[in-house]
Amino acid sequence: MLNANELYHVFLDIYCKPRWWSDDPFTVMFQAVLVQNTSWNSVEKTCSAIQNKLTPEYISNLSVEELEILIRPCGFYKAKARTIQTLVTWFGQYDFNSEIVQKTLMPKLRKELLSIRGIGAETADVILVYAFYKPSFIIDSYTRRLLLRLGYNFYNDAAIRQFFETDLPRDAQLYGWYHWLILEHCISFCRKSPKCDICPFREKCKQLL
DNA sequence: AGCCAGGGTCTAA
DNA sequence: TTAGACCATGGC
Repeated sequence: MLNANELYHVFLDIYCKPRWWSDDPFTVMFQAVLVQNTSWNSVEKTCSAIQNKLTPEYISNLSVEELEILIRPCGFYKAKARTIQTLVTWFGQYDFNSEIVQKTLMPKLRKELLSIRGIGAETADVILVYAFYKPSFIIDSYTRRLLLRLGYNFYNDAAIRQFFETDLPRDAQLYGWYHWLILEHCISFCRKSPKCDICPFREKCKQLL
């Protein structure tokens, strides 16, 4: 069985260099909520409708109804609209460059995010990693499914987290790239071509697709 | 036609 | 503490 570090390098070797979600923290937060239990396609539809106006200012000036209409294609639009409005307000109340915020808020950032209704563990970790560069390994259904296919049987997410967070340097960039590689593997390759030649795990994956 | 999509909340036992 | 219902829309 490969450890988390070895697994990472397998992916790094067979897929191209992973990309980052977005360099804009607000874009990460907005899209992380929209994509919950929804296809990426729908998120893109909404985002392309907004074009270059995806800013906290623009979103916060929309009424709930306007926001709901905007994000409707992503499903669960009432709940998500409320979450996004809370998130915008939350985001706007801090100056993230100030030292005091860095010292007092950052250490409890995960708890803070989890306290927002509509943000659970996965979304919080996505925001932590891709928007704030804080290492907290992202565990989503793809990660769980991948590990299952490879024959690991972890009891719960805590065990999965331990698997990733013990053998790897605690590095947000690495976590973000790793998560992206898993998506790359599951979505761009496995889903489209289950018998993908370049995948060293194709035999294991094939049985369980 | 029905199932899944990068989840999260609430409730009952 | 955990399993299951529920939330909503789009794509295949």
